[in-house]
Amino acid sequence: MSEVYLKDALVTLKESGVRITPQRHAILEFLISSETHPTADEIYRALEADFPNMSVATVYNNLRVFRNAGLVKELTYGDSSSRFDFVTHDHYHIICNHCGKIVDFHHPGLEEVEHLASHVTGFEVNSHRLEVYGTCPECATGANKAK
Amino acid sequence: MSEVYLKDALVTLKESGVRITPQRHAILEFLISSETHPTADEIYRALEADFPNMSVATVYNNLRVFRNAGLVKELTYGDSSSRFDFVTHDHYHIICNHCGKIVDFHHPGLEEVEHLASHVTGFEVNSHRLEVYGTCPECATGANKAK
DNA sequence: TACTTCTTTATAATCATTATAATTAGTTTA
DNA sequence: TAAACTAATTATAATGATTATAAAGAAGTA
Repeated sequence: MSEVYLKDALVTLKESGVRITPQRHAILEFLISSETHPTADEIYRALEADFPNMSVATVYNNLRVFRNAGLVKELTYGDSSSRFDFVTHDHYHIICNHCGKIVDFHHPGLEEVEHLASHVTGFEVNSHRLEVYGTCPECATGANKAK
Repeated sequence: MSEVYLKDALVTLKESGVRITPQRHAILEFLISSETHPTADEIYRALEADFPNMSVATVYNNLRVFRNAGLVKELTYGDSSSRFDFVTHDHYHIICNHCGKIVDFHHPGLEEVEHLASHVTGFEVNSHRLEVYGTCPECATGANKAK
């Protein structure tokens, strides 16, 4: 399952003339297998056992390469650092206000909203971003403390 | 019209025990009258004629005060600095990928999406965020250069 | 008026991200 | 396979937004 994603991603990269380095392979693999929408620093620390000499700049550089190739989405919230999400099929995120957990949920794309926005504003629309906020079940039952 | 917003905002602040200083008054007034969803630095520079001694920290501090009071929303995108939006009635934003312009558009709230998300994930939902991206008419006709 | 508390100011610190320059390593082609 | 070309990595410094700190100032109150 996730091996298919990885293989496809590598093909996509190769087709756009991007070299497959061990670091890129590892970052992609980590992103795909990760359920946690990691920050650049989390990726860096997760891989430092395998790549003791890897630079943080490499992580940032490659996340940008992946983003430009459409493989990865950057998620920015009010807090300090961006999170990165491997793009698979259309899904949205729901985020816990207390513990920050991000969970995927599936929902059909909001084309009608895009159409209305385009009609009202005269923009040519090409994408949108939607996130839902709330309290996750664990925080709701008091298992975690509030932030 | 906008005076009503300002007056209401001042009442809200006073009720939550926040002192109305000249700086706070000016920042709020600027936010309400502004059509541009300014950054903290833009607010700072816009007011430095009237408040030559005001510190950037004051702008940040008060934006946080306003945010905590529910008067202001912080908008974070991939780029460097947050933008701040005075909260009026429900509206969403459409953002130009080329020149960064942010335009409001009205659309009924996406309660059904919130319900679905809540049902699927078990979260208690309390809000969401939606933005549409595209190219504004000016950029589409080539009046501006691409980023 | 004096007191208490909140706010502002000025400045330094923090921290994520990006730029730079030198070195290293993929990839291509002979 | 090896040389050559070019892109990628590394280490480090720089940038820039935001936050923390401490001292000075102002608002509200007794």
